Amino acid sequence: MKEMYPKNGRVILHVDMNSFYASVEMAYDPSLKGKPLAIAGNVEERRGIIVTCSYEARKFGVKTTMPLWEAKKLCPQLIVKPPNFERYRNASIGMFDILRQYTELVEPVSIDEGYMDITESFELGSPIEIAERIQKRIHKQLDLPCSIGVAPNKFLAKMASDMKKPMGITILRKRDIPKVLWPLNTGEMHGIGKKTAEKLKTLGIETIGDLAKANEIQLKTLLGINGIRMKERANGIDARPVDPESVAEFKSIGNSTTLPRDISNQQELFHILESLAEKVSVRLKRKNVLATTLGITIRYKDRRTITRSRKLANPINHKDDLAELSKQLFLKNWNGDAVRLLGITGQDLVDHNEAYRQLDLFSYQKDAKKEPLFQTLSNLREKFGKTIIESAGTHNIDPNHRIGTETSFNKDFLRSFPKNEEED
DNA sequence: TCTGGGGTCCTAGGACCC
DNA sequence: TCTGGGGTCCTAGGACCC
Repeated sequence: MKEMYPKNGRVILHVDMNSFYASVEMAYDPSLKGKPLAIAGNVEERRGIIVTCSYEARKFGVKTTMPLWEAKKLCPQLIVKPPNFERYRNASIGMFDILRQYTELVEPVSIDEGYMDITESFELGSPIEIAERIQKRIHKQLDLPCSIGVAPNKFLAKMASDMKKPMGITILRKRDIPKVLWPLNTGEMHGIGKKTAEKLKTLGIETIGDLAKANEIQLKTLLGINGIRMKERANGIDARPVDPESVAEFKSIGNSTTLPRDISNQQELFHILESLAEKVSVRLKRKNVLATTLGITIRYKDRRTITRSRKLANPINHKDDLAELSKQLFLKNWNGDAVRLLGITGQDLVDHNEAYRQLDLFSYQKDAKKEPLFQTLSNLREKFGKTIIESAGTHNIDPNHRIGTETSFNKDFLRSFPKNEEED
């Protein structure tokens, strides 16, 4: 079995849970099995869409991202449930626990899929035997179906797991590529969406086979570095390692919400920003990180969407700071039109300890440490004189606003702080 | 009755510095 | 007089994925 893979080649599995949310609900309540079931957000409201649906529902044409009302028109007997994320997280943990019994090299990609590198796990059996055992165990222990792709790299494993659903196991060898992969349209490729597929058509590239043979200079001009990458993938080349750590390194944490109706009242919008700030704050603190850049998203009634962000001199994760700065950013960029969606995102995340070390660069921190963590600008005026208050005025900051380790101001503001003599 | 919410990565232009 | 070129940081937007 082993010799079907080239010497020194890798053996990668991609495990993909089938219609995960719906399957978890069925495992939880077996009476739902065999019925058209959909999980939809905002079940009570007009903007609900299908997040996942069972295979029985798919037979009626129900699809992910379809508006709920449309799905019900196609399938009047559709059973609709709101998502229960705690349930899905638990099932996910169970699933990854099983995967890790076969190798430490497990890389979760999302709540319901992951890669495994089983190159060194040959003593457990052939790759197909391992895949079969994993599939059976997930089915037996969690009552959940999955599809598994077996291939020499991540890209091919991902494409393979997509080929037989539900409960499929697909092996995709390098030598199978011309026969299996090349006849498919480029849009079927992981990494190529509608827009890129359209662009590729302008070069006469319709299939993955066309892409595999395409002119690199043309691809680079059309798609940048991604064009080259896609051509490599089309030829079955993908050196990305399976990285178990990648899931721990969050780059951003954000919350957004589509409003129950379009709103143009500033106070109401501020309220929503406050509750989003609270949610983001909780999640940042749970991960023990602070945001160095704050971003907001505004979607207007006509779905036009803008994002605005600001680099902060001082990382934050306190809800009041997130709310305050979001409101400032919002006011500066809102055109007054009715708003459909608001979002707040913390970006450029830094570890709590790292953030504290950076703060030491600023001399006023010495005072902040000796005394209660938070001070007000008014307190600081007593220490530093009126410069700070003038700066606060310039930057539109309430003199009673708390400052300390969790407040940030822009660089100009910080420069206006008088330095302690001992600092120089 | 239109179209959620959570992310990642890439590009491109302007500011700024040397 | 009349204007280089490289590098980095910051910001906004777009494409894609689950």
